[in-house]
Amino acid sequence: MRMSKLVGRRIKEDPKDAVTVSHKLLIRGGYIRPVAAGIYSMLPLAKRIIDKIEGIIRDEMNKIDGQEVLMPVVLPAELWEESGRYNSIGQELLRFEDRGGKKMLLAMTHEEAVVHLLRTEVNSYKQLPVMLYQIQTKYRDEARARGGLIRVREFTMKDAYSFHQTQESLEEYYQRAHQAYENIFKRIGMKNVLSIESNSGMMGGKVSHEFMAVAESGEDTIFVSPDYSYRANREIAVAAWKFESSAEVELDKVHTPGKESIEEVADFLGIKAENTGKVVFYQDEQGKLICAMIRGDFDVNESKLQNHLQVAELTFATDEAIRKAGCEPGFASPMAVKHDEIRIVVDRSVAESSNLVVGANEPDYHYKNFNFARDLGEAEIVDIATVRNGDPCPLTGEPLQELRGIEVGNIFQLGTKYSEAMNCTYLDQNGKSQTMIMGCYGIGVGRSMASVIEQSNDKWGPIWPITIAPYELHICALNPKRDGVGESAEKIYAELVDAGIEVLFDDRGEKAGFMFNDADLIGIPFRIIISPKTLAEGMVEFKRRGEKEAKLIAITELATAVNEVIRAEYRKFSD
RNA sequence: CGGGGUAUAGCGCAGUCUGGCUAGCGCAUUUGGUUUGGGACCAAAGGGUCGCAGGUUCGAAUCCUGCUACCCCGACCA
Repeated sequence: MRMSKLVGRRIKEDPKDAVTVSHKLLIRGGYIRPVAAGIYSMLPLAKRIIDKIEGIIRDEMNKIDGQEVLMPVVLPAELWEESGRYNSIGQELLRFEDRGGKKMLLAMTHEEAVVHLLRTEVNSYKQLPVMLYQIQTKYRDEARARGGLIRVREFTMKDAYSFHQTQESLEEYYQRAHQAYENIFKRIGMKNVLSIESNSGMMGGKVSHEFMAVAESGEDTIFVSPDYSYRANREIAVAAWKFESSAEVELDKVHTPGKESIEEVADFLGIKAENTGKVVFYQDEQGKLICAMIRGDFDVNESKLQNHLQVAELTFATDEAIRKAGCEPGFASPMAVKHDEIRIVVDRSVAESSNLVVGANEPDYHYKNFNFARDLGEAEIVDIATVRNGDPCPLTGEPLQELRGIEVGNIFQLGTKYSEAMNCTYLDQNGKSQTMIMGCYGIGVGRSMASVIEQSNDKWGPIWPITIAPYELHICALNPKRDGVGESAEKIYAELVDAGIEVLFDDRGEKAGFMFNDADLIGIPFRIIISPKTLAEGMVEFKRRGEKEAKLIAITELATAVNEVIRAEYRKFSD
């Protein structure tokens, strides 16, 4: 490919609103262009990268016996009504009507569609287990797209679905899928990706893992132990907290004028936040109040609480609703909460501590020396605490480290949630109808590309791993009008293309600095510089992206030498 | 959905407060010339519904009202 014809201009300045490195570089390098919020066009360079990522994914999916299919983006609502998700999913599901008034939707995931397909095509235990996958467009009407390709509304995803007779078969396959994912991320050159325990959320099912590309710009918070033996999303992360109790002291009402927050109260009374307890009120989707109590130095982990309560939605209760329940916002006391009307969930940090300062349920007053067993007694004791940086690891006891991650893939053991609701059955060895057990496995393709940049760049641009680089080699012809440089460059270009190398040839005759800067933004791992300086001796310069030192190679040996280096580079990413 | 911000040439911005002649600057683009190892220089040229609609005014990019789009923080997120 000639640079003079390549569509996608490079831009000198950072785009005004971009925050993440990948967003800036994808725009500046001419890889992507925004069309609407969270909706992008892919230009030739990005398209080539994406094709390569997809090729690697395809290869690994095929290796674990996947069969590629292609399902529609537009689905009839009735399919999603069958699974119940048409109504249970919020506005991120884009619903619309066709001209006949039939309810349709843009698929954000394909469990329903794949079950629809499979339940008529697979009816016998002899056909199981089976895995279908596709690489296809998804649409999610995100409330807020952000970070370039990190969070978008329309994107390409590889989604795979496996079907099994038994849980054991699912678990065995899940392990294979896990390994395939590790292979994929290694092969696309993602340097730092962790599989972590995650929250299963709306997908249903119990066991799930997220593959997190560790990056500052990540939207998820994850916790890892120093040896990485423990890795979990903050949504479900636990820690080996130890709580200390001491001899119980009598309740004592104290005046705390205007001190509402934990910091204010603790400051005022000259105690630490860990000697206080706080009460947080939530409402579920029906508006029912839930009272969560936790030690003052912790935050309630809403995912944990939600999982425990088995509710789809939790919001903070309004002051009005809290007052209606007979409590005083800011000074709420768990003792005033009516047990029979309001569900009380108490974190272990409160249940196992003693003599805490809590609200007295009237303005400007708190109680000292609250003791859970004595003063509240009956409540559900659950871990609803959010892990903090440095909290002790549940496995090793070492301090947990907080990291940010971009979720580039996930794998779920779905169980029978969809197959049961949608009657996806097969006949077993005894001729009896059985429900299939499912797993599902996703990878965000564009997000993976952005994540590779996040982990592999310098101030000049991305540094693509050879496995997904848009081209393998970048040729810069300096001063092409001089001393036959142009002619030699053309010859070398043709020869290297003939040798099977993917070459991007900068034939524009720009100034050296200009070309080098463009080349850096394109981030191809290897570069050849043809110039009058070395051409006289029959040599060209060869260098790796990001390195200062160039090596001289004789033109006569160029194709062989370059091919050798490139093949060696590929081997670094194979398993 | 809540909070904040922005909208003027392909990109980045000035001009708006305090209304006034032909709406500017840098980059990019085209042409000619000089250059050529990390974003060159000179000269010329093309490119604008000043986000949209309405209003005030002799006169609106500028003031007023409404709307829309985009970005950031939060909520949400298989």
